[in-house]
Amino acid sequence: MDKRKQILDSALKLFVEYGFHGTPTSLIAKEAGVANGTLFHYFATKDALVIALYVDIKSRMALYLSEQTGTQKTYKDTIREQYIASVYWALENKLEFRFTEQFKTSPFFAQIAPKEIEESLKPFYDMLYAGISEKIIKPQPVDLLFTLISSQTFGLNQYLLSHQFSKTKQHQVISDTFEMLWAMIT
Amino acid sequence: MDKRKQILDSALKLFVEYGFHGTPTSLIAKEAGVANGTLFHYFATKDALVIALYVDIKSRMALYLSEQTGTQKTYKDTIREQYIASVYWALENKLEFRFTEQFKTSPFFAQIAPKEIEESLKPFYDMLYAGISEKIIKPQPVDLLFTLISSQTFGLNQYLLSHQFSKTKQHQVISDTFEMLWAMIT
DNA sequence: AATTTTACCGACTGTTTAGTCAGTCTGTAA
DNA sequence: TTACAGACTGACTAAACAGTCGGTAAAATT
Repeated sequence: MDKRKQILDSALKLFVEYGFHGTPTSLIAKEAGVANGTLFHYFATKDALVIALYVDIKSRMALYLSEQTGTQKTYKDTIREQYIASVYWALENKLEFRFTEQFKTSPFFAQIAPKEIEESLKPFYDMLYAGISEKIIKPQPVDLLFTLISSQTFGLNQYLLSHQFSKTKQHQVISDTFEMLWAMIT
Repeated sequence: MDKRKQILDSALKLFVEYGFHGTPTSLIAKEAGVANGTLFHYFATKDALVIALYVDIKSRMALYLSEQTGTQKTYKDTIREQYIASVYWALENKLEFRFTEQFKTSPFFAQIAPKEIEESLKPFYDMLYAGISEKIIKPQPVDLLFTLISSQTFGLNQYLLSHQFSKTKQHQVISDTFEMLWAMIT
């Protein structure tokens, strides 16, 4: 019954299927079961809708990650937990993953304030700093380390999404690749 | 004077700046210094232009990589050479890199025959197979290994493109990350 | 030299699209 | 019971767009 949400849901589905500009606002409204004007009641422009959708997805992802993250015994366990959580998020939210993938490489991404991005990355960076000072992690710039780690999870997500594995096999791949990642950064 | 090429060049530049659908064909023609109709003389539809551009870039990249690749002494040297060549290609062809990045995550990509993709990957896969049988590379599925390697170069490209490093520093980062990659896959 | 094919032009069009607007309906609070 | 606000509608419009077409001129083929 929440029309705003229905609009976002339909937009997500259609954007992934047809791309941002391949999807007319009229189709989004129709699919969401609302009038054309309603869409513009909630979102000033189509661009604003695209950006709102990205922000919404990012915050839901952040929530998921914070929920999944307990306090682990060792440093390695903490990193592993983060790694696994972010991979599972993508597996459980395929459309959302595909959308962010598309969004990040699009010109829209330039409209997201770099400050906000930095902000959301800080906890991660801090964790890496800690690992470096404890001489667990290789002494490389944290933003480089972060790029390498996130591009690895990114690639793994693409791999898992394009194959159909059993839960067991899937988990196997995830832990194998984590060990490989660990070998890379330590 | 080659109008087809001029159209492709302008399309590349504009697509990266405004996105596929954010760029009208009229603007591409104008920027290329040709008439509107000429664009449709060379490319039946706008979609055909997008795809032709992707194919063109891919073949130029393949050419570059084959030119850069000599026969190296050791297996590790061969892999390193490939790694370095593909990173430099992106650095020397930023627009092209950005475009393929955008293309691959777009719904257009579905129109590229999977058979052709497989074809172009085969030499790489064979090289990895060889590494596994010689017990140099970890015994993991080659498509997984390939995904991990290419997502790493991908991430590194993004990193290098978003920082301005001196040639020396740049090379430093590239060889450091190669060693990290090597640690991951062996 | 005659004929056909190809490269190229740019004005034009039918359609699609983002966004508007005048107004209805529902809840709520004075 | 009236007054107001905000959600919601869908017909509408102005602009933008992909693609067409009738035509010219040069190149290639006969």
